[in-house]
Amino acid sequence: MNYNGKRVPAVVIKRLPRYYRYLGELLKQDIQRISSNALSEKMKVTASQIRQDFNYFGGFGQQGYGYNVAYLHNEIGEILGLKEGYTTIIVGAGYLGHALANHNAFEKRGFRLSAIFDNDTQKIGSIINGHRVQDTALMEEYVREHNIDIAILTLPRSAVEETAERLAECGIKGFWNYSYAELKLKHKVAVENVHLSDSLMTLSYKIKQGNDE
Amino acid sequence: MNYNGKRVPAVVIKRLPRYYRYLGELLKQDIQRISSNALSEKMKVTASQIRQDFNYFGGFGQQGYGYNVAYLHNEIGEILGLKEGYTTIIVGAGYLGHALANHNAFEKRGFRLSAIFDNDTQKIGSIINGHRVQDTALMEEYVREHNIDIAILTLPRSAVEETAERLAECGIKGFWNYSYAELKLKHKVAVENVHLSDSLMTLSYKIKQGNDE
DNA sequence: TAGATTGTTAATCGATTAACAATC
DNA sequence: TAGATTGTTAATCGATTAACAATC
Repeated sequence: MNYNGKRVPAVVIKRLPRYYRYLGELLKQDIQRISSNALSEKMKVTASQIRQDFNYFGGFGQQGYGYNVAYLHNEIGEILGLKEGYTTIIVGAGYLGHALANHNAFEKRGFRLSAIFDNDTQKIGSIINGHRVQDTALMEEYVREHNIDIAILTLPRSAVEETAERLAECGIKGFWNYSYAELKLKHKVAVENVHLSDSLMTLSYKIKQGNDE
Repeated sequence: MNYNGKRVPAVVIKRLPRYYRYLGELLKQDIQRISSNALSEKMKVTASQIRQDFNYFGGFGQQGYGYNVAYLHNEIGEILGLKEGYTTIIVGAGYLGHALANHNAFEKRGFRLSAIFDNDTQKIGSIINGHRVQDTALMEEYVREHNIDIAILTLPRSAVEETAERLAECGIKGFWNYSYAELKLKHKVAVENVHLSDSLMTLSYKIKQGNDE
């Protein structure tokens, strides 16, 4: 995964949200600057790694001073695309879709829920967090008209492949996939899978085998 | 993280659920054996990696034959602790807790939801997927009495640290943490964090910067 | 200026891939 | 037996850590 032509390892990108989170905490505590060393203690990673990570994206610090928290927080937010105001739709108004629609942490991070779709006539028309559930048949038209960026897929595995393909067709830029299936798409679209069962099984392993790192 | 005294890299363990999933698929299709090579094509990883991964846990294959799908699937399930029948409670009966309580994929994997707790008097007494929501004040007693293994934490960040500490005290073996906080516990308990916002931000990065691997 | 701390290069460590002898 | 494919060792690649000159 690239940044300004430079290849950035996926592990580094995975760490960015965590940095963003910690810097947000520091901001809240009115801490204005921090050294890689101080941050490394808080986050339990090496100062070396912190400096290396940041330097994939350019120098955000100042010798002898450290990093300006507000500036760094803002820059990482920018890199993560949080300033883009990406719009989302939820496809699948089951329990999970319901939960995500009501999860206001996402709005805080700059994402905006635009609509919710389902193909169950029982669910169509019901209101979830102020959004009237719409028929999936109207989905493509809506996405095109409203320039939707992200589709949150909380529908059954059986329907996800076909639905994702339809959405990719009409210009969706990324899928946040909660279905227990791995999307194989014809189009080049960003995909982030959230396989909750996998996570639970990992926890299960840790319990079974002992968690000695 | 160890297995039979041998150190197993965390990346390998993270891959186990995925193997388990694919082998389950093969089973459903009545495929009885598979070579590391054939599996590598399906899963888009190298055959070398597959063989290395499995060999952390012992030899499951047979030269000239490959791997018996049912046997391998079963063994990985065993390693992951899916045969233990771990019992769970959900703490926090908000939208997310609600969704997880109704997510039957977990029961399929051998986990059993035993009870749901919340401290909101509005929620206590309501029924979620057959479970009556109980007062958090009764949580410790319940956990001790029913020998609960896993606590699923879907409560607000402000309450999670204290609640987790209380649960660790009465013998919980693992936390599946959905709260946007990193648990720092006195006790040695397994923790698996699900930070949904982090995942969404990673997707956001991929969209912003282009997803060229 | 002296002290602190970054940005960056070099060294180390660990994970992935390749290769092949063992063996079913 | 011949062919296939594992288990495992060795080679490579990439990520992490250490070190230090640059510089605020």
